[in-house]
Amino acid sequence: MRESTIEGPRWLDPREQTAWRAYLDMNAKLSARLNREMQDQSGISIADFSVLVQLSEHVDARMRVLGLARALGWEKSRLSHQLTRMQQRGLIERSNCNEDRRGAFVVLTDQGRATVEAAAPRHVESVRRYVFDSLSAEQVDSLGTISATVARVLAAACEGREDVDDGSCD
Amino acid sequence: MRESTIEGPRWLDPREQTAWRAYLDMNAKLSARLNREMQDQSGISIADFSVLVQLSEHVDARMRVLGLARALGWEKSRLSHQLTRMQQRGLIERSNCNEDRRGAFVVLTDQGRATVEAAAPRHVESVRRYVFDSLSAEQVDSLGTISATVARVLAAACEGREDVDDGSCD
DNA sequence: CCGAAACAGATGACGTGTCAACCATTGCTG
DNA sequence: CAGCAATGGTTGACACGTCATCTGTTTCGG
Repeated sequence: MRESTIEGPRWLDPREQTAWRAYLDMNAKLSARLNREMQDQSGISIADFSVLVQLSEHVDARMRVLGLARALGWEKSRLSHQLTRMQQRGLIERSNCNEDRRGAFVVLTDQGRATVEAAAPRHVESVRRYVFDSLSAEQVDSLGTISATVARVLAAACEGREDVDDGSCD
Repeated sequence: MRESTIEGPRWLDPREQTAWRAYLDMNAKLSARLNREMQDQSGISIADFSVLVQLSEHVDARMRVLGLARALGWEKSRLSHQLTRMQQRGLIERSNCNEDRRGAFVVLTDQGRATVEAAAPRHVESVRRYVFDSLSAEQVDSLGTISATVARVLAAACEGREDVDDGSCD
């Protein structure tokens, strides 16, 4: 995102400009690349993978929809659509909940488990290759600190609007 | 994206884990937030904004489609779809090119210019508020360096496959 | 000059993300 | 316990991204 030559109040200074552009650029390239490799190597998207990982970490590979949404930091509607697609591809199943009949469980299928177990090590390799292999230990820590700082600011920006049900304010 | 407890070769160490998760978290929150604010305040998406900024920076607010795609680092198909939607909303127009009759120009409309000029300062404010206001000068530089490093690795990873026409390998 | 390859760009299909509206069930309050 | 708000979850409409494919144009080797 070039910021144009239009003048506004409190424009970004040159170092900020540089950093911001580099960040946007890296981000676009990195997410595109990781998604493509996941698709090519394992036949699933990063979104699929995230859901499968959450489920596989749970006893019985069984979670309530809302718990899953919160764990992922996703909006419930987004998750619902995602689950529909994953169910069609045989990665998960839905089963209804007797304690609260509004609710539903999401269950990992055998195929889902096999898929995520095959995908995980390859994905780690990709992340390592594209990100961590070229960063120093200090840079890794720095990235973590910066990310956590910005994430905290964003979380704080959501205080005051408690009517949200999506994951943008956790 | 939790990386699960599945064992793979060369797993991420704890600091890398922490950094990676923080990065993913920040990223999800930040892009969601910036998109939402752009939409609420100016009625356009970040994608619209990026296109409008590129055009507004050019003499005559007039660019060839492929030049625009390269400037944005986008796949030409993605841009074509985007332009169709933007044309329907009156932000840009297409005009055909006499020098090369395969080609097409993209032209910024008056409405498009007004929109981007109103959106830009607000967007900068958002970026400043959520990102740069809470980072030290060293952190800003660090973010820039890290991003540039990773972006370079990703660009290098595309050498060797010259058959690409998208922006993932510029 | 002819024909094939390369190029500019558009299109259709499909997966993904967001918003708003919509059930059904639950639980609280009168 | 009647009624109504809150909760859990789904659905539909639409914007966005990617891939494969298509059309029309240019270019270049023979």
